[in-house]
Amino acid sequence: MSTTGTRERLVTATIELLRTRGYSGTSVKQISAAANAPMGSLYHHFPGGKPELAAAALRDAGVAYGQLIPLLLDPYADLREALPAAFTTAAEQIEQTGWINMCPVGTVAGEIADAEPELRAVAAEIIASWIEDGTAYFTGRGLPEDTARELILGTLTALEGAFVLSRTLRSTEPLHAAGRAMSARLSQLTVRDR
Amino acid sequence: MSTTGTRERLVTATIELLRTRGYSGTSVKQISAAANAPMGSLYHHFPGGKPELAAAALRDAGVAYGQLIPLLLDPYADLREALPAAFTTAAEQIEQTGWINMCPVGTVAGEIADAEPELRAVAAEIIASWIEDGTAYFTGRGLPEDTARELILGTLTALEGAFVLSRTLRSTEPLHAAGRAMSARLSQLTVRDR
DNA sequence: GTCTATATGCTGATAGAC
DNA sequence: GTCTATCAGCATATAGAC
Repeated sequence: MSTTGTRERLVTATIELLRTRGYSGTSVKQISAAANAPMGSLYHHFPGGKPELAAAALRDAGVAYGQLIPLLLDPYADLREALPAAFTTAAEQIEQTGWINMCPVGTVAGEIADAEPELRAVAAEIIASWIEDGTAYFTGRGLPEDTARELILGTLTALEGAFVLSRTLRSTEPLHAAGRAMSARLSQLTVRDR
Repeated sequence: MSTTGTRERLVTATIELLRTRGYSGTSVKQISAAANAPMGSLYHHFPGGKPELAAAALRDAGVAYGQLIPLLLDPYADLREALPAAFTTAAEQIEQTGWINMCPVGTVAGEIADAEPELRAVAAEIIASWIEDGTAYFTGRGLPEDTARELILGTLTALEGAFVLSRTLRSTEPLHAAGRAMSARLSQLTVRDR
């Protein structure tokens, strides 16, 4: 019975706009229009205005995005197979959606790192939780703790970088190359562990 | 005897502002103030306004940044040593400069990929030239063409992604992990070639 | 080429009726 | 909780004297 609430629509619309236009490139009017919510409602639900709304949107998107990691990797018994497959899925996704980023966190983080300290801190929290959860996931799949952390760091780094390059070049080549690189990294790490 | 021209000062100031505030986050007034040039001069030198000036700034910064690759890697006879050393240098740089990105291209590219088609095309040109020049460089250092291209793609991807993560987290850890990952990739690629 | 003054529209945010 | 009307300030861009 859950009719979509105004607050929820505002957050969803903000996520969408942040993914495509970034933080400075998105106006509160655009958000209120996209969410079909008047200005007054926006400032009722988010008295802190644009920064507070953007923080809520980043947190929501960050949680959803973090859950993708186990979702994409679970189907494969061998991680060496799972990693490049995940990058391939990401490449198909971004091409099919017209080269729009799946997640606003990387886009916004790069843009506001020096200009909006509070939002930067929110993005840092989100990324730190990805690292923590990813380390736990890889540990659960049999890797030692420090190997697991090294691997999730490399994977997140390669993924964010490849999104920027693929989006800009309008080519899946960087995402595929990143997937192969992380597969190589994993092989080397696991050989060492034996 | 070259006194700094107005046009040059405008481009330099724009590079600096794009690195820290991004494209949408930078106003032409900020630029004209930082360059000590009045509005009229800005529109005299760049009749196309903000987009034209930003394109010129990205191109200039892109060329300078591309020249860093040979500069950082030449000192090392072994590429396996050179790659992680270059990432370490980047990590020291970004920490010492207060976590400011060295290059505006990645930051701006992520932010405007969907909103500013002309600028996106400029960023794509720059990245494509990095890939081309990087491939030529690695080929010159003895790698086969496709190995060289795979390596520069992975390196640029890891570098851009690691900058975003390190800048946001205020930690050099992602840059160091990325350097180790690319070193592993190179080892695997060169072993295969033998 | 340089500079000031200004036009026009959009920004984030608020007041107050409903 | 919702919505309209409106604010003051800043955005990009231009006109025209020097």
